[in-house]
Amino acid sequence: MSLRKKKVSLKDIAQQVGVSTALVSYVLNNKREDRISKEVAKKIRSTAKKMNYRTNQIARSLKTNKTATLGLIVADISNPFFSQLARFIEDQAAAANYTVIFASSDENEQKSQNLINVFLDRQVDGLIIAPAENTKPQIRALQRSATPFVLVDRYFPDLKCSYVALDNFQAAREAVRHLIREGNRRIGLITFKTSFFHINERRNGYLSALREAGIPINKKWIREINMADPAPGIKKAVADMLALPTRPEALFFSTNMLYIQGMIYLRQQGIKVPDEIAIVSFDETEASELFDVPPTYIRQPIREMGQQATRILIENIERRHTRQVHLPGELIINTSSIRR
Amino acid sequence: MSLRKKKVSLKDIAQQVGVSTALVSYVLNNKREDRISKEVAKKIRSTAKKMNYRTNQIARSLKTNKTATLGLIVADISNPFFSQLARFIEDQAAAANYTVIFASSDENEQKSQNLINVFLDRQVDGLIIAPAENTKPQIRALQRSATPFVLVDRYFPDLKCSYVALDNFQAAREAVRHLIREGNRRIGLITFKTSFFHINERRNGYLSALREAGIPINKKWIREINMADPAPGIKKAVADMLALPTRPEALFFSTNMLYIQGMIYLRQQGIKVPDEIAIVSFDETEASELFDVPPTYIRQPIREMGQQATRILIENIERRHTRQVHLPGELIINTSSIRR
DNA sequence: CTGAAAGCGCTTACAG
DNA sequence: CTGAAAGCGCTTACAG
Repeated sequence: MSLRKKKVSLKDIAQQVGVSTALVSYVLNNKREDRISKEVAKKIRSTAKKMNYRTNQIARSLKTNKTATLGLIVADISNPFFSQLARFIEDQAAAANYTVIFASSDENEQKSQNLINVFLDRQVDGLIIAPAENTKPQIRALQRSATPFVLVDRYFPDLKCSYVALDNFQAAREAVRHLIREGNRRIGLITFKTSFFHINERRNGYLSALREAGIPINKKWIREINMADPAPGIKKAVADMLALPTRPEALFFSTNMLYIQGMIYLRQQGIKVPDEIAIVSFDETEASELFDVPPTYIRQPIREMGQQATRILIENIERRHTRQVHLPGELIINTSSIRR
Repeated sequence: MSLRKKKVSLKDIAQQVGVSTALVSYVLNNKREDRISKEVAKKIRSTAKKMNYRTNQIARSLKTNKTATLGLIVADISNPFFSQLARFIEDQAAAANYTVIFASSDENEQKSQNLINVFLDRQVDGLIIAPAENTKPQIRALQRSATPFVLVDRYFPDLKCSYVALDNFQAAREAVRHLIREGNRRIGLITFKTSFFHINERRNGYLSALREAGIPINKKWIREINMADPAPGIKKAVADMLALPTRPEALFFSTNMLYIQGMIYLRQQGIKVPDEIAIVSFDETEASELFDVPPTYIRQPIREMGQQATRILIENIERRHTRQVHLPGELIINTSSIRR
């Protein structure tokens, strides 16, 4: 039966040593070092250690108005993209003595607003947010608050705030250009039906690559999946395209999730990739070296994204300014898009 | 240029309405409801809303000595096992109005101690820890502190504290029994060289399954990989076993990481799984339906682990008691272990 | 029904 | 070199 010990406070040390709490505070925070007698300082330090003193950050925060805490809101922390991002943010934050609180919005507007409120109530020094769909008003409201923030992964192009995001247009265009270079002209797109700017930029990149190659756009080769319940939609989209009289020779999936579901269906149907249909996808999948057909995909610079977002946020906390960063994607070429 | 607005406090509302801060506090916290005039309460609520009041949790925490915050320390939040665990913990915590702080120990003793200190300084109400190797003294010290905690995934069998963990012995024995039922008698084990109890329980399960089937233990079929730099060790271990005059017909990998690295090597060498060698592994891998050879593996009940750990911790915060939970693993049978 | 007052554990401008 | 004192924004036992 462990008994709850009362924690020792500055006052306890002050009493023990016979000085004021002020002096103890100064010594333990290494302030006014030159103006405090060595002996007293030494005595304070040693009894603090002996009494196992640990400063109460809550009390300090109340006084200093700083919590050394960053709030991170993503769609879902268990999504590998976001958990990797979280790790880089954690490390970068820790290097500057910040701790990270996290929460998942599940792409839900209501939940997102709620999480922002909870984090503001906790007086986080700043927020890193991968904003959910339709949360522009929430972000706009944040701009009017005192709390610095930076968006990651997604942003709203008409909102003048800090963000770090992939250049999705460029990345998608690169992916489709690659398919064209490999001799494909009938190229399908499977994407989400969404108002997300970053997703629609991927479609724009696709369209741009086709246009510059003089390939006419075929609406039947573009399918937009409902985000609410994607699995059946993906299956149907792929099936429909395969059933077309002139079916695509290649397919570009605009997200990793669409790609995985699509590939599972293609495999079930016994369609040979890349021989019958070439594939390019988005984002890395764990252990894809072990895939039947290792994928060609756009790799996002997650490390840079996390590090820069954190660095910019911490700069923001010290002095306000906005910074907008577009990071390039990298096309990783693999079996799924190369016919021999 | 957004200007930092001063946040509105209870005092501001009190002044505005012309009552004491005490009364405002009571109304906003729905206390003494019966003993406060309806009109005043209404007035307070409406001006609080009008002034956009949000309670400062830091100030409240200082007074109440509760932060409604749980600290989560895992080896690496970007590891899918831990990020999924984190998600279930987050949801369970949120349901009880707790927020989660997280950090990664990188299996590093020093870092682990540091994180525990940081979280205690922040006055977390409780801790959920997947303890790193050799951190038993740290956990023992925690027991003597005032802060409740529960271990997850790993634990120290001689420490009487709360934990939620897989029954690793049973799970591993099940895996190896399956290989034996499939007709394998020469079964190798690739595991880590470690003092981790949970990992060594997996070895014990392996040994037990062999013993009960009357299969003699062959030390050459058991390889322990150095955790510090596993990749080359795994490669060599697999290569060595394959080169043996009587080589194993089946291989049990005691962790997912060992399995992935091992499989990559087997694939490079053109070894056919399961025909030349059957494989069973630990933990789910993302999108393993797309693997050349979908794996047979032990699935851990991550959801239950996260939920129970959180529930037990929150119970602990309210009234002390220890609870120790062993969860069963489930064998998911797939191509990698079934020869036709 | 309502309020004055103390206090949580710190930090820091000010005075000596 | 050192300390008394105010105050951060809340909560709550107590008094009326």
